[in-house]
Amino acid sequence: MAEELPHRHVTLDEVAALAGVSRSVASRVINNAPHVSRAKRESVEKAIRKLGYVPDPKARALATRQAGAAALVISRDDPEVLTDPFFGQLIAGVAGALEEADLHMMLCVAATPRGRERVEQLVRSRAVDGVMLTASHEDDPLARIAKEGPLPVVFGGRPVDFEPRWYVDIDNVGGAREATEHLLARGRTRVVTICGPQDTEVARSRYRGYREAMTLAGLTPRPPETGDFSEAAGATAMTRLLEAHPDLDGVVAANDNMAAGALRALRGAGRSVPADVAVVGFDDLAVAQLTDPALTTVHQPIRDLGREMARMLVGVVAGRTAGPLILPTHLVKRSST
Amino acid sequence: MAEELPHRHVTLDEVAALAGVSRSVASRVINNAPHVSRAKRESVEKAIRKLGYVPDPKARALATRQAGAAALVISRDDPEVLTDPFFGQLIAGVAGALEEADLHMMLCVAATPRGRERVEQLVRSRAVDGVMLTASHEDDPLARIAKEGPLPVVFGGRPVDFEPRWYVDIDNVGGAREATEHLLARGRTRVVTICGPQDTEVARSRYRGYREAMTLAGLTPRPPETGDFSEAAGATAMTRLLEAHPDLDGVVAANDNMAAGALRALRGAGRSVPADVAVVGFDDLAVAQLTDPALTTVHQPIRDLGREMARMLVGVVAGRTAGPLILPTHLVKRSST
DNA sequence: AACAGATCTGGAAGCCCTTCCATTGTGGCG
DNA sequence: CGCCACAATGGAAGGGCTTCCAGATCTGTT
Repeated sequence: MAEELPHRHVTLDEVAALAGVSRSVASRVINNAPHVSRAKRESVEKAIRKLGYVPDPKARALATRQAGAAALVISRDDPEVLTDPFFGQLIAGVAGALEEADLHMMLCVAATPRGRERVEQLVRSRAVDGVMLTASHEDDPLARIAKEGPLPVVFGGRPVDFEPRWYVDIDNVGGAREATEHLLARGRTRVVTICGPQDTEVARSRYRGYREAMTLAGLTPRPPETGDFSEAAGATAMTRLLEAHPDLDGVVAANDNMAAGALRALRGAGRSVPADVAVVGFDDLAVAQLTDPALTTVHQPIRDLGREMARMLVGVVAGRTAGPLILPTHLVKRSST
Repeated sequence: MAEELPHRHVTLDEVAALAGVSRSVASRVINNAPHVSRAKRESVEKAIRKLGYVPDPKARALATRQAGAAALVISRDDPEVLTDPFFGQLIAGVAGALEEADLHMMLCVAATPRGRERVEQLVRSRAVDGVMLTASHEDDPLARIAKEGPLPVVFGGRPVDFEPRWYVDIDNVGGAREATEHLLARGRTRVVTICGPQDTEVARSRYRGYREAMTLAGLTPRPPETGDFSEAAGATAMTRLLEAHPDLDGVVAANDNMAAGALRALRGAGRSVPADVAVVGFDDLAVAQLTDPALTTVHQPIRDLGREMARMLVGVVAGRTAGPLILPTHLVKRSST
């Protein structure tokens, strides 16, 4: 009953021969196609089991002109980027959804020129049916693929300079707005913000959310400090903000790392959190639970992001139509506010 | 000069036709094979550039019987596993080394029965040239692949119950020994340990390292407490150890998470770290720098692990011989000791 | 100038599938 | 009882590439 010859590669012809049918019939059986009599179907199935046959996806791909795989492209300049737990979760989401669709996942890290070239080759060689692309910078050379090629490309996160046909994003504006409104609801009125790099859409959107909430509440948004999303940058920015606005009583940080830096700077300046100053972060990564006090932050559904990217891609590949998708965030209240 | 028809798929035949040669010659050119005159070689190269030709890896794979890809299989029961930053780094290492060898990477998350089945299919279908497998449990169904199939399988971390032909591992014994010796060198003599689950080789090896160091110093290893590598388990284990050995002055934790939990429990018990009790962790993940006090811990070169796994696999695929490889760890001294 | 030996060259046979199409077999219905 | 529609079947033509092999071309000798 079990497979017998795991070594020699078994072909469909052998299955057909053993089952006493033609290769066409055998093929129809493994593809669950109609026009096969019950008897032959069972006979073929038996032969498949007996020989431990597994179809060769390469040959199948060649014949059907469908690769049976999708690529997840992580395009960053920094090869260390994968250390960010963000990607682990993203990958998990993508993996799950691709599994549902029975597609394989090619993971491409485009951190070097060589890597980028390889991705381009991969895509142009039709080795995958579609691409999920996380491209941060606006001038990412791989973004070109989305315009040029006929291949469906789903973006993870809206690029800063253009609106791709298909993308999934987190509601950064809404999240930041909610975070800010949370501070205001707590009675804080002198709320400042620490932004991310303004050449990323993420940072811009979060800043926009802060501004919207402030304006809506009839308050004047204060000029932001900008950091590169690192803990150190958060501390530096916080220090500067304290100089510029000694009376501040709330901080909206564009991510948890910078929020953690801000906490450190505040402690250094003798301000107590949340009594003197309330701090809210963004991302809800592990770090948010490890700070002291634990960080109130905007949770973003990263895994869902991956899942929806993959699902959207699967849909587009299948010819279904789809538009951009924005996933909701929610505020996680901890001790820093 | 640049590609012109990115849409229609260009085949080698078209290249050959444009260059005025046979397909054989064109093939030799793209494979850098001998027996092609200088003139024709250039002519073909020009045609390739003009048409923007990219060979189809599927067809090539079919003809050469080489997939041009390797699979990284992450086999865990928990779909959340990828959240662990460990895997991000591992993936980064693998990606880099595969890039060097010009192999593509298929990432398989085998967390569900369905996922496992798909991995098995993938492997048996010869869609990849080799597999890198991170299998924790001894009875992992995918470990069978390594024995049965003809496909090279490189393990990441030695499985607990058998010695695979090819694997790369961290020197867990040595690392734990060094950690323990570090405590001893600091004058601690009543050193206890918090182990990981004993059905993992990692946990066993680290415990062995502790025992070796203790014995070597003429001390009697104390009976360990066991946890599941989580922060909470670390705290629980620490509490129990404090009851059993109120006089303890040093703790070797099997990982950083449990060490963090231990710190929390110690603080709760009114012991100060490192004055009363010195604590050392293992892994050197981000959490180690965020605890208070920052954790002295054993750094493991995860990225190197990934890189060496991929390199070993590439070597084996190329027919080179290779044996197990154990990567050295080193102690990172911070404030907890 | 002729010939061995090497270097090129292109035809054709695969690699393993899917799918179109023509052929044969079957049942229902007038 | 004969005819039509439709299901079932297998042959053959791909899909895009590599590679073997036989024949063509060229090199350098004597």
